[in-house]
Amino acid sequence: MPTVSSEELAAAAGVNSAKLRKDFSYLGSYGTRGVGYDVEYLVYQISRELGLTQDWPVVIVGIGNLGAALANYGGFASRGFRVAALIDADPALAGKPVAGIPVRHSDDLEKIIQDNGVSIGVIATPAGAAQQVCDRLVAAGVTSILNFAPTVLSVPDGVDVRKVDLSIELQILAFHEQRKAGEEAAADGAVPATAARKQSAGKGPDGDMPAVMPA
Amino acid sequence: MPTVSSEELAAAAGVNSAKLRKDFSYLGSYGTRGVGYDVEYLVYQISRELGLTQDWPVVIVGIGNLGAALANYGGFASRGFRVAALIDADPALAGKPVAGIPVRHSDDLEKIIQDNGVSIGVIATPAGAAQQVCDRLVAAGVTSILNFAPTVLSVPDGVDVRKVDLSIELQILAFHEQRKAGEEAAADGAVPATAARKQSAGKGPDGDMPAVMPA
DNA sequence: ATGTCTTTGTGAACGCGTGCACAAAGATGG
DNA sequence: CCATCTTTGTGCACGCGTTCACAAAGACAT
Ligand SMILES: NC(=O)c1ccc[n+]([C@@H]2O[C@H](COP(=O)([O-])OP(=O)(O)OC[C@H]3O[C@@H](n4cnc5c(N)ncnc54)[C@H](O)[C@@H]3O)[C@@H](O)[C@H]2O)c1
Ligand SMILES: NC(=O)c1ccc[n+]([C@@H]2O[C@H](COP(=O)([O-])OP(=O)(O)OC[C@H]3O[C@@H](n4cnc5c(N)ncnc54)[C@H](O)[C@@H]3O)[C@@H](O)[C@H]2O)c1
Repeated sequence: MPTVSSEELAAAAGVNSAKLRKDFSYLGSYGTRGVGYDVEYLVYQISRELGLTQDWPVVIVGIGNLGAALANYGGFASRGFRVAALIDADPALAGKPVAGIPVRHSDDLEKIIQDNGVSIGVIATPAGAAQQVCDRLVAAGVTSILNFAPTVLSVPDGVDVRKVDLSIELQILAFHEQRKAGEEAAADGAVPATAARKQSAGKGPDGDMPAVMPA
Repeated sequence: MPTVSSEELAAAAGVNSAKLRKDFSYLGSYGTRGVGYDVEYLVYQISRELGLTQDWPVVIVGIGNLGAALANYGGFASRGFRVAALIDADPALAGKPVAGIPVRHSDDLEKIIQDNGVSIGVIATPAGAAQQVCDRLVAAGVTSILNFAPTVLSVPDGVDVRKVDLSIELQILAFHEQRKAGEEAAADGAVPATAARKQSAGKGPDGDMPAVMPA
C-alpha cells in the first residue's frame, strides 16, 4: 500500500508539516501513526471534500479569443468540470462548433442554464457586457462566476465571484521585480523595512502586496 | 483639489478604513488631516511604489489560442506593460502578425530577451514544453514568469513564478458551491465548524481553501 | 508478548495581521 | 487668532493562524 508521510508532503508543497497534518485532521483521521497516509485513500477524501467527485456543469459566455481558448482547455474535464454550453451574442457564431461544442446564442441563456442545472458560469465577454451577462446568469440561477472581463461585478449576497486579471498578475511580478532591482540600490523615499514582508523566495504561491488598490 | 477620505476608499474597496490608512502610511504621510488624500497625488505615489510608472517589456511564449488572446488583451498596455515580442516554436507562425505584432521564432528567444531588456515572461505553451521554455527564459535573464501551462515550474532562487490555473479557480468556486448546497443538509462526516472559516459573502477577494493540495 | 521506532493528531504558545480608539494635525469659519 | 470639526496616523489589544513539541497510536522486529 503506497503511503506518504506528512513530512514528505510538506516538503513537496513547501509548507510546515504540522500545518499540513492539522489541515488534514479537519477532514478526519485518515492517517496511520508510524506509517503515514494511504495515498489513494487520502486523494479520494480530499477530492470528495473539495467537491471534485461530482460533476460540475459550467457555461462559458463570450466565445472570442479568450473564450475559445478556455473552451479548448483540457484542464477542465480532468477536474470534474464539464462544459455544458458555449454562449455568445454574435449570431454569426451561433451553431458553429468551438472545441467540438456548438455555440449557442445568448437568447437561450436562461434556458440553457436551467436545462443543465448549471451553477457555475464563466464570463469572457468584453468589459462593457460583463455586468449585464452576469445579471442574467444570476437571475437564471448561477451562483458562482469566474470573471475574465476587467470589471468589478456586483452581485447579490450568496453569489461568489472570482476575477482573473492578467494585468494584476503582471503587476505583482513587476512589484517584486522592482524590489529586486532596487534592493541594495535603495536610496530615496524607500519603503520602510516593515512593509517589505517576507521575500517570497520563489516559493509562496501568494504574493505579498498591499491589500488595497483603488480602481 | 479632488480628495478622498480613507473612509470612502475603504467602503469602496470593502475593507477596514484603519487598515487602509495603515497600509498607506507605509508609503509615507500623503494625507491631509481633516481633508483626506489628494487623489492625483495618491494615485501617483501608489503607482510609483507598485512599479507602474516604469515601462515593463514582456514576452509571450506560445502563441496558440491562449497566447493570441493574451496578445490581444488591451489591459496590458494600460498598466505599463508593453508586449516586446511574441514567440512561438512553430515555423508556420513566424512572421505572421498577431494583434499587430509579428511572431518571432523561438530560436531567437535569447536574443529577443537581451535586446529588449525583458525581465518578465509569459508562458502559454503546452505543458510539456513549459519547463524547457522556462529554463531558456531564465537563462536569458528573465526573473519573473507568469505561467499558464498546467505544470509546476522549478526555477532557481531569485526568480518569481506566478501560475494562473483556470481549473483551480473553478475548484474554489465549486468548493464554495458545494458548501452552499450542503449548508443545512449537513449530515454525514461533515467538516467541523472550525474548518468552515468565514463564509466569504461575495466580498473577500481571496478564497478560503485548505492551503495544501498534493499534485 | 514486549520493546522499539516512526509518525500521527493536537494542546498550547507564539507571532502577526487586523481593528479599535484616540491624540495630533490641520482646515475652516467666526 | 481662537474654536470647532473633520480626518489622519498610530499605539495597543485582540483574535486567529501558524508552529512547536509531545503524548498516543500503531507498525514491525525480536
Ligand atoms: N483576464 C485576462 O487575463 C484577460 C485576458 C485577455 C482578455 N481578457 C478579457 O476577456 C474578454 C474577452 O476577450 P477576447 O479577447 O476574447 O475578446 P473578443 O472580442 O475576442 O471576444 C468577445 C466575445 O464576446 C461576445 N459578446 C459580446 N457581448 C456579448 C454578450 N452580451 N453576450 C454574450 N457574448 C457577448 C462577442 O461576440 C465576442 O465573441 C475581454 O473583456 C478582455 O478584456 C481578459
Ligand atoms: N491557465 C489556464 O486557465 C489555461 C487556459 C487555457 C489553456 N491553458 C494552457 O495554456 C497552454 C496553451 O494553450 P493553448 O490553448 O493556447 O494551446 P495551443 O496548442 O493552441 O498553443 C500552444 C502554442 O505553443 C507553441 N509551442 C509549442 N511548443 C513550444 C515551444 N517549445 N516554444 C515555443 N512555443 C511552443 C505551439 O506552436 C502553439 O502555437 C496550454 O498549456 C494549456 O493547457 C491554460
